[in-house]
Amino acid sequence: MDIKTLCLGILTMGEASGYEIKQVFEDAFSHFYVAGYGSIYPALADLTQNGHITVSDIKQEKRPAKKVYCLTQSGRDTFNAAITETHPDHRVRSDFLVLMVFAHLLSTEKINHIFDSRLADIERQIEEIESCLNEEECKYDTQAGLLFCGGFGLATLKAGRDYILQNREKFIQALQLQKEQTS
Amino acid sequence: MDIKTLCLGILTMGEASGYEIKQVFEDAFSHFYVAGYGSIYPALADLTQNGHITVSDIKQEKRPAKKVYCLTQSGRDTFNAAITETHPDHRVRSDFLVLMVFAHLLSTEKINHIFDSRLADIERQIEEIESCLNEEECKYDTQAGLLFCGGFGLATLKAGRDYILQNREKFIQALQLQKEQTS
DNA sequence: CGCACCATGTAAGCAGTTACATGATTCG
DNA sequence: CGAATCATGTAACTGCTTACATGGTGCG
Repeated sequence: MDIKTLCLGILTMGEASGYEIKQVFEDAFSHFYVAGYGSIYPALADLTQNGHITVSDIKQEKRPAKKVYCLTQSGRDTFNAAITETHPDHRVRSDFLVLMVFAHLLSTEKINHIFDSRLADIERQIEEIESCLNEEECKYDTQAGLLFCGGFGLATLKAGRDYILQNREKFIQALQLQKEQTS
Repeated sequence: MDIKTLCLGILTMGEASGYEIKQVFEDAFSHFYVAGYGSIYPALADLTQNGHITVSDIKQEKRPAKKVYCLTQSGRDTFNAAITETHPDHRVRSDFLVLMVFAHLLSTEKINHIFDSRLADIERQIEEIESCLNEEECKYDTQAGLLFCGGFGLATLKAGRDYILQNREKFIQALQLQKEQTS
């Protein structure tokens, strides 16, 4: 699913500016979809051109003006078609695991640093999700879908964290054994 | 980490053809890195041009000829530099979770179909990893790194599967409640 | 006044996908 | 002889990242 479709989806939850859409990616979607301004703004421009959304310039007090986007019927139809056709893929792309495959080429210090770094990232993501689920101001926290996704994220992140915690020492010892046998 | 670097990494485990490298991606790396011929062959051509690997045409009996690639010192150095500099990212990109966010726009049948489809994919991946870990012919199965990655994959995949199994009914009921409240 | 946050965009470039194109060999 | 597997590639395209560029507003 591409970012244009995702923008349509976010706009089904209510009108929003590009900046606000970015925040949804950063908060609610952060653990399963990444998007920056460089993809969002062009996507919104394109969707506007194609009549899937409309824009209105909104002047704000105490803040710079913003462009608020609103879904049209065409956009709603397009999004509904997209989600009924999309295969439920779930892809992982992990430099962390790549590094683990080639860990025998790294020093023990480096490996420990990688583990610590990964664990810190996981904890950050867990906190992100938990704060999003607890936040009262979060206008989406009553939506079953986001609760489900948050729970899924927590379950898999914690499983990964626990696996690392339970296996890192064993792994480092196995690597040292491997090195001794080679030499 | 890009595919060129990954190809260098795979070649540190021994010389191989493009076709064989693809098999490594499909077997050992399948749950954390995806690569097709369309990226592998150009990558190998590029690495050859830059002197990171060398090629030799090998004529085989009972099979078509192949091009076997072999790491040079320059390639080895480049790979070692790459893995000491790479941050251990672990990215998820999940159309499945996107569909769950917008599940209230889908029929119950469709949602059940999505769950079944995702569960089937997870089981397939679990079997893939388990067969790879048990396979006696697998020349990598003594490597601690691949064992660690296999275990990590199994732990997270099973956590995701169990979460789905434990929450799908509850989730579908919550969606129906949400629909009734809206109407 | 400087920093942080709000806010919007463009342009170059890269990495990877998809589709296309070809052909050898084996086995039933 | 057809299907499966082994084997290698190209070319067009897409989708996204990165870097750049700009400016308003609020607060300490």
